[in-house]
Amino acid sequence: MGRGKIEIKRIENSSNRQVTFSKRKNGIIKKAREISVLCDCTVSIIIFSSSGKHFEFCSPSTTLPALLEKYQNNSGKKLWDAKHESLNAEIERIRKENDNMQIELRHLRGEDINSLQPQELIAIEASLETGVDAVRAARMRIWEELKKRISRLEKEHNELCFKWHKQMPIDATNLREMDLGYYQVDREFPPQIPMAFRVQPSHPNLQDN
Amino acid sequence: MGRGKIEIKRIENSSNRQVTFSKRKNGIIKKAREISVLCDCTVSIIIFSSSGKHFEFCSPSTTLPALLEKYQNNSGKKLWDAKHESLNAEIERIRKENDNMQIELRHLRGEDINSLQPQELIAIEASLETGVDAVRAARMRIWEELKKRISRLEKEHNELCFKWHKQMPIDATNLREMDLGYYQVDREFPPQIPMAFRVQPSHPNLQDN
DNA sequence: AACTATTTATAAGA
DNA sequence: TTCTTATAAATAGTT
Repeated sequence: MGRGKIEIKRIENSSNRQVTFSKRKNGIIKKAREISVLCDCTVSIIIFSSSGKHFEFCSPSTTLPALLEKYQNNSGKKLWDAKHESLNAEIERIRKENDNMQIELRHLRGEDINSLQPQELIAIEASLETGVDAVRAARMRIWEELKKRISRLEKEHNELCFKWHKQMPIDATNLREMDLGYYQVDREFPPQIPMAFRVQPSHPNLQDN
Repeated sequence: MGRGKIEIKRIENSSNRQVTFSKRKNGIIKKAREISVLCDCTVSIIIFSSSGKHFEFCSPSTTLPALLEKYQNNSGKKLWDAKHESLNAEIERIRKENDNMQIELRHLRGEDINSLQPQELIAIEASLETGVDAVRAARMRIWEELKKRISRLEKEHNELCFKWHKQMPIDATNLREMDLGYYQVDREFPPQIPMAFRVQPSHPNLQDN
């Protein structure tokens, strides 16, 4: 329709194509609006121009998601279920991982172990012992570090006392009695920590040698 | 266009409406096909008739899911992400749970503990000790059970030997030498298990008393 | 489902 | 892009 008949094939002239696109797009959307009113039906149109711009029409009686949902149910075709399924699979996978870790954690806490085979118990015990060793070693390192700090501070303190007050240096034993006041100098290791180390039972290798 | 001009409002006559729907639907789809060829663009149309039947057109250069995906990305509108968001949130939640357990497991294995505070190390050590105690107790129970089985079978064996072969009963010490052959009678505790118990070092409370 | 009088869409030009 | 206009195409009402 127009001044001349045209063949239905790609319009090679770019600006002609652009003009025709604009006109016909408007025409289609007008038709869509008309049919939806005249015939009480629901229409959705999405158009992407060759330059990537999108245009759409959707009957005012619905929304695109609702219409697509209905389409999917009605046609049995999958619009986005593929994605949906991959997400579900991912959830499934992580949940399984989760459950396994949950079980492992329980076992390491000594829970739910009555149905285990001796081999499994042995493996768990070995893992626990490795863990205990590592944790004790870590605590030992912290303790040693703390001792070094204390002795360094003792030394500094004594030097200061001697220089400024012409007093005799106090010895380490006396210094340790000053616990609270002393540790307030350096809050990185709050007062309760050294106490906890001392009262912890059944760790002979943590006793101050 | 036609014999008379019509007003764009719902056609009340049902069969007229039906006919008009059919004609105009074909018209729109023809136009869609034409514009997609002429202008090298992508078009998707979904129409639901008032009776609920669906009709569709999609440019042959694409598929409906692909086009919708592109539309969603391009427009920023959500077609089905609402559904996906809840799944994504679930994944996020489980992953977090997962990470926490992963960290806890590492700590219980003595890994990644160098940055922990002494209080945390103490808590981990306590948990490990509880675990070790429980696992050892469980192994002890199994071992006791095994001993009971052995002595019951010893007794039965001796009785049978005495009854059927008029031989003297063999004693428990000899029986234990028969390890492999003996344990094959009952596969619940395969042969290597009692051996493992015996060679396991540094567990004095598991020695056979 | 055809027909056809008319309306509508639109190609080309400005 | 928009307007114009000749003409092609769509379609309302009819058969």
